[in-house]
Amino acid sequence: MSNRITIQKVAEMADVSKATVSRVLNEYPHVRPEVREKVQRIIRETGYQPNNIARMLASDRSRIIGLVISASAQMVFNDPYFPTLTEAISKGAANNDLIMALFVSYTEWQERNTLSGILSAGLFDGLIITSDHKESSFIPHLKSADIPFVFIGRPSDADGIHYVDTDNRRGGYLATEHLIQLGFRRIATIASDQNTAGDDRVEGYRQALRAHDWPCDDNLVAYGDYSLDSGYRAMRALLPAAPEAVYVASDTMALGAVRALREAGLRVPEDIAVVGHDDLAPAVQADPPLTTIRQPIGTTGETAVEKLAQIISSNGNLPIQQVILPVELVVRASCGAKTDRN
Amino acid sequence: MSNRITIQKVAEMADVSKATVSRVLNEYPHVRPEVREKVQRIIRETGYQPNNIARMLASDRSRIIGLVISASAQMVFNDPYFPTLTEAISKGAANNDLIMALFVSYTEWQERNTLSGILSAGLFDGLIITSDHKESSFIPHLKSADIPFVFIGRPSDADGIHYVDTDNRRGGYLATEHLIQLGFRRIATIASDQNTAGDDRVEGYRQALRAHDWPCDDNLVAYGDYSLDSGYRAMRALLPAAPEAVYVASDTMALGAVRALREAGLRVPEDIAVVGHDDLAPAVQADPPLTTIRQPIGTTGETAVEKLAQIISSNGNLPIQQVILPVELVVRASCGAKTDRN
DNA sequence: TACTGTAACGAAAACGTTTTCGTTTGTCAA
DNA sequence: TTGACAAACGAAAACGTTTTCGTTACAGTA
Repeated sequence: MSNRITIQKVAEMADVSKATVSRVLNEYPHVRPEVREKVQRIIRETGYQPNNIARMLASDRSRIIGLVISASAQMVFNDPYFPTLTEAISKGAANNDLIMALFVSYTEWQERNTLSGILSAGLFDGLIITSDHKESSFIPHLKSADIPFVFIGRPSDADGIHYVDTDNRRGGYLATEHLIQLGFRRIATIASDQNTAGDDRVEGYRQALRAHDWPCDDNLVAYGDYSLDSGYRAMRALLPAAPEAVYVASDTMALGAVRALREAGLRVPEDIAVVGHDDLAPAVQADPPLTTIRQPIGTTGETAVEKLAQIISSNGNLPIQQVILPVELVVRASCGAKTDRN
Repeated sequence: MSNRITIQKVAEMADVSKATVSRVLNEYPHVRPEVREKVQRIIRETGYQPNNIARMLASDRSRIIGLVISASAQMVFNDPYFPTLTEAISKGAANNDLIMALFVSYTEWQERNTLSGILSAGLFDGLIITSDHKESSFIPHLKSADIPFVFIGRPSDADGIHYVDTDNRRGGYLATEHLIQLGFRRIATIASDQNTAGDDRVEGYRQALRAHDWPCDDNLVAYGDYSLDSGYRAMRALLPAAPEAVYVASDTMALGAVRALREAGLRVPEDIAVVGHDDLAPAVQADPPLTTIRQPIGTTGETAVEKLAQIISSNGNLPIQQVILPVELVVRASCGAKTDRN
């Protein structure tokens, strides 16, 4: 490492000062074209690479962002949602010339520790926070740390907070309305009250029912935690209510629900229709392929990175960014839309 | 940022020099207990947090490692393998007090660019490299960059390279031998020649056949690229050869194979037995649940981090570490072991 | 007593940039 | 010709640590 070439040597070789080399490096003005080219030539010839850490120290910018994922599930990455999102954010970071560091935590205690570690490190230019639960008690913590951050998914108290979310309420509405249009009456839902996404989806479900002046039967609402097992259990709990159709607030839970139905001797969609939410790979590959609400996970991640990049470069005086991305209904076999039922 | 407290201020307040504060911070000896405690008290009271970047510059250590994932698939994270691995490495990094930065690339061109970007950044203490293809033309590149790195999965030319792998050959052997013991004769395989893992697995398959003095019928070998679709296509290509059983070198491909079989009107395991490889979540959730070879992905990731940490702290004079982790056969329904066939 | 060795510090260098603040040079208008 | 102004640089400060090196004080030994 010691024989690594520094800006000082480049400066000497080019017969200029370090400041000038720095100006060339950062494409600043006030450098004569000839000098600029000469410096660039020396840089090329010597293969000089600026020391990033020294740069960070001097400029007080690291170009590193942190992605904080916290979920209650044992294995966060079992559900393809977070991996897909992570991949998109990684891609977005690369596009914005940022480096992405990943932090995964499982318990609330761990989450708190991770976060305070990140904050005290003082290493990151900004954070992207994804949480599968509403409890975001560390938001004041974040704010006082004076570090730019954007949430993915609306936190329960979103006042003055940058976030990128998808239109979950409309998703729930579209799914339910679609089932209504197919002629089903007893429409159940498997929801989740873990995060605002879950709240919004079930709210959309209720909204659709209300639009038709139908009552919301509490016996037709069950809750899960986004895991396959919880979907399975919730569906079993719903069976006594004899629903004709069910809107499940996540594909993974929907797969669990389908299994429960099959075990109960019910065919999908002949005996009961199922609509999921997310449109992840397993939804397409499922048997039957899942009718579902597609949310643009990739766009969500990329948008979050771009917003964060803007916030960072604007030195924090950017108006609060709250983006809600559209969702769409994807009709496949599990709702029976293409069977004789309609 | 400007009113942030520095080591200088702490030193003044404690009536010592910066050097002494640094010694306390890093738990070095040669500091009197009273002085040590006084400094620690001031640190507590002021809430002083050392500036990490300044630390990195002075100590030439960043405690940041890079995880480089490159795969040919469009969406690397569609297959749960990489997410699971990523999660484990992230956890391992946290345990070793390291920060993990994630880089995902899809094309070979992108991979090359990403890597040279990483190397020239000079920011990372070490790298963990995962590649789903054999072509590791950048190994010399890595070596000349003089940065510690460990591969996950044995590269095709592994001489003098640290890596952590699972016992793929034994996996192929165990799966095939199990099918043989169940009484099957025409045993096919869906392999992959994309990486050494694929080579090893099919080699294990051949080894099992040879152990029984059976010939290796080329008509019973098809190749895929680890994607579900490729498994589907490979299975269709195998159908004319009328296999009684098939060992598929990845669970994801196995799910594709099962679909192809079902479409052809064949029942699993009654008409044809299937054994997969990986033991990822979808294998358990599949219908029928997949008999498969379990490879310890979590341990793989954690071991890789630990090895890397050792290499870093040993300043590179650690003997070459080449770890091969054991695999095991997990018997479920898809091989028919629990049916009337045995 | 004189010498040796080590614990316990402080001063200053080192890490490699960016940024600030001069100074010089040249151009243009008054 | 003079003054104002900007372009084009260089010198040095600044960023906040770690590390090296030197000095002092004191214990132990001959």
